[in-house]
Amino acid sequence: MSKFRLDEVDHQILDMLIDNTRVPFTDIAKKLLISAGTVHVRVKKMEDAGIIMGSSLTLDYEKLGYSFIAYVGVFLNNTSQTKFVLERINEIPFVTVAHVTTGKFNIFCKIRAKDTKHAKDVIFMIDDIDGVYRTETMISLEESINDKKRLMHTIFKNM
Amino acid sequence: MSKFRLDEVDHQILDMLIDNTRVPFTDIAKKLLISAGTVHVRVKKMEDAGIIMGSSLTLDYEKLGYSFIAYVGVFLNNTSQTKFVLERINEIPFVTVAHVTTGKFNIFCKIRAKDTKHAKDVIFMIDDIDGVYRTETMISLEESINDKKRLMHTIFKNM
DNA sequence: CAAAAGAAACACAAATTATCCGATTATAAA
DNA sequence: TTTATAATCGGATAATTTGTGTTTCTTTTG
Repeated sequence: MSKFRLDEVDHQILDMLIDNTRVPFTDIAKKLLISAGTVHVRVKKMEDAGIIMGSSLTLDYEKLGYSFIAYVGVFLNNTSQTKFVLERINEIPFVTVAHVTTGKFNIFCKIRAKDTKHAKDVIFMIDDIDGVYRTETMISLEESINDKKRLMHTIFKNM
Repeated sequence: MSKFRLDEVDHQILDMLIDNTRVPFTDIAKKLLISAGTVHVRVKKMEDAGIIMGSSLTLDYEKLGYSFIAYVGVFLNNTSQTKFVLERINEIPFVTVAHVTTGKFNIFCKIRAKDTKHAKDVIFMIDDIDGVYRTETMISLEESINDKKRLMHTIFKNM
């Protein structure tokens, strides 16, 4: 909404928190040579501005038994069914990401499953949704880059 | 590595922390009717086991000026170039995710850019990498499901 | 340019929270 | 049952966050 410009200090605070949300404000303060109170105020400001939307854990899904990742492109019979199909897709817990896209597919999603058999079940669930014409699956052999957050916002300054 | 079985309490702790990593252990303890010390040792145990890999902020990239998301499929001249190309791709800050995939593309990645012009620049950067034959872009019109973490691990129990 | 107003940072205090540890209870093995 | 092992508790202590008044810096305005 309102123009909210982050300065160098804000960026560095974000960097440290993106790396580990539980790093004490006192540590951030020490590193940036400011007071812990200032860190507190700035973080609060970024939260209020909606720039920091929340925080979450990074879990090892392999260890949790989910080592299978695939991307599934969805073709619809008709674009008007997009909303309905998305709602059904959202009910499938193993679909972790979904986009409405231009190009080849109407909807494009990412699934995370235990194994190929489980993935097949999930894909069939998507296929079975009313309005889905067919799907096309791409299996991930390796998740090489995961979620490059730090670089994303840092470079913001230059580019 | 070692068999590590999460029980109901672990799951509920994870649920609360996935939702907000800064929720006090004392709050978790109160809600689950256990002591704060127990929460502490259980979280530590999950960290040591590598199930909790870390924590990160969720930022509003729209507010930060990055409202453009696209998926880019990459065709290579030769599969043997995969590693090299991935390294080059990793150097582009706006590529936030990359997978080696089966099917149509050799590499599949997600980019986040400021606008179409900026996205074009990023895609051209990928195109210009040695060994990249051509790319195919899918533009996201809407990020409908973002990163459904809670459901993922909760359902683990049943399915 | 100087004065005044507004915003940001600081230092410190108070409140909250994490962490540690011995005692106790629960669970599993012999 | 007895013993060994692991988990939990509860409270003491250390660390951290959060609020407050004051000071410093910036910006605006006359």
